[in-house]
Amino acid sequence: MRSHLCGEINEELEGQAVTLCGWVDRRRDLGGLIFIGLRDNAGIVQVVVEPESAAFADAERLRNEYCVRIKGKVRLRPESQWNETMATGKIELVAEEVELLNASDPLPLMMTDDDGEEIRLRYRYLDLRRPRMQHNMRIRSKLNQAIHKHLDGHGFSEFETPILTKATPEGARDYLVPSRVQAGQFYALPQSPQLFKQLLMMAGMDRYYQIARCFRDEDLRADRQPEFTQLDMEMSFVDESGVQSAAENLVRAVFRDVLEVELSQPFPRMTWRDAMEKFGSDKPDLRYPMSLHSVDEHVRHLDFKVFSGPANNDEQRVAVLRVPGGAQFSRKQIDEYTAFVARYGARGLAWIKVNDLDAGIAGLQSPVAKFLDDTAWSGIAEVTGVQSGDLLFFGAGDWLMTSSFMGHLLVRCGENLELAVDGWEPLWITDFPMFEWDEDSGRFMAMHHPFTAPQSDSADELKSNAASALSRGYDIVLNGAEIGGGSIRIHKPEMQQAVFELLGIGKEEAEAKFGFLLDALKYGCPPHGGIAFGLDRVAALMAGEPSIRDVIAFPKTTTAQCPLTDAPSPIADSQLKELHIAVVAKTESGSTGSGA
RNA sequence: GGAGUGGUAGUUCAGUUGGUUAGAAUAUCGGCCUGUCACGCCGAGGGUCGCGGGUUCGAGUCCCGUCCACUCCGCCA
Repeated sequence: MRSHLCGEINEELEGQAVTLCGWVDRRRDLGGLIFIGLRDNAGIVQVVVEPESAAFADAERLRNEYCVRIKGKVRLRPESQWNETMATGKIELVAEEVELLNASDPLPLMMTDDDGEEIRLRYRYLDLRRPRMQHNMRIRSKLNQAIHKHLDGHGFSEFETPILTKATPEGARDYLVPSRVQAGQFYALPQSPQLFKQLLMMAGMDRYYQIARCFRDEDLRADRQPEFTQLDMEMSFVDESGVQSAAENLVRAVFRDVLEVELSQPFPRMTWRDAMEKFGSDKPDLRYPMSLHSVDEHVRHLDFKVFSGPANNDEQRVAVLRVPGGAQFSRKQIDEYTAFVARYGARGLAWIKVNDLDAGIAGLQSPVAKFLDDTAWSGIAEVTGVQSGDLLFFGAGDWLMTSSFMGHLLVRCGENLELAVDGWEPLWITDFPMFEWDEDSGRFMAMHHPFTAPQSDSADELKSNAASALSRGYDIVLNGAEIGGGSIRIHKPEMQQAVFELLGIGKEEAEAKFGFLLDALKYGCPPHGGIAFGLDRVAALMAGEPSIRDVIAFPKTTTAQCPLTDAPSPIADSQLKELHIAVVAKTESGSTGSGA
């Protein structure tokens, strides 16, 4: 029925009859003519209805956002009408027939970037009509297509895995689904297809991928939704380099197809330890030409305990960030940075303004300058490469916490001073610690997940150095965002058993929760590994959006609600009864609270 | 669980030290304009000031609670 999209109408079609369907973007009557801006997902075309036209009576009834079909002839607009600000191009459609397909109430939002988040989600189907959202959703579609095209061409097969599956003790909170048939029992929605893809390797499926929806019942962020989409991949008979090169090739192909961007080859690699040391982050944003500097050896001898204490402690550090041009910061700005790092546990932030580098300590402006001596300062100045007009921020204390808050500070300063260079900076982070010690529960937690292989050769070796053991995991980072992570998996039952033990998962519990996996490992499981990408984040980066909400058609709010459908919502008592569920608490609005 | 910012016409916002009838822009409706495109001009209608309580002669404004939106910490193997 529809022969053209608005965006397809061009000068080559001059004189031809076409049919367009779309929405009335605006209507203006002037000079006895009716002008209609007709919009579809591909663009806007100006339609002219002349007074003697048979379409005139119908056109007079049109209002904004009415859905119409218009038949007419393409005409080049008179050159005298061309100007810089034309929104609809140099082509117009002279209407011969206007068919009103559906009327529209006045819109409840402005349909601009100024609309608030809540109203946009409440009327998401209107928000999505906007060119920006049309663009974002189509980027996402192209991304999916590029992935299928590349992986299908490289020996990968797509397999589906269950959505109704088994609750796991580790990891995020599960979304649970009650079983009607098995009273009092629950399925969990998958946090990721992790175990199923490993089982597929054991099943000889060799190269697997899936664009999989995953569910985690944790608090939301701009880059975290309760349901999100992973590109999940797994390969047999590979090591780290096998997975990484497959993943890199995919990312390069996808950026080429979708954005016509050529990424570096190979992607640079950095160990987790180096990333934390130099950038204070496990996802460094290499677009910022800044890094952290360790000055422990230069401040070790000082009387100033704030510096000398951490400098002489192996588990602590003194880290410096050089802010180019930062000497201009006002006291108020510095206070804001101090408050900013306090969010990450920093108890203070020392600073030095370098007004005149050549003047030595006399050229410094700082509350801590009086604690420095010439040896310390010349060492600091050399390591940081500081120039007159710069500012140095000092963080001191626990190695991980200090690195981390200084890393956040680096990004914040880089953002505020707009120091980021244009472009795409992919990066692999490798050699993660195997475990993190958790003070609250007094036990190790898996840094990646419990199925990640250690670099240790044997279970005994791992047990003997668990606190310092490194894993065979890797993350892929793009412009400071973690877009994917994976690992070589454990493929031997005794190693898997050892990791469970170190994580405090007893034999019995391991058997109950993961017995099927331990069983499967016994039957000649091939070495295997893989990676999973957060596709929402990739799409958001590609679309230039700061929040993944803007690349998800129907996202949820920070309280995990959907303003459009009003989910979640209470259910009928009869339905609860059928599911063998009694709700303990109800909120004022009647929606179900906790308890089952 | 915690911190911050915000909630006032359909929408986006302004609203001073608490003080008469709560404003603007835009959208809507009506009128004008002989090629408009962020058109322009004139006019009209449109408000439980998120909700509940308190202080006060008087609350959009101050206090307490609560809900919602967003950002962040915790959390997210």
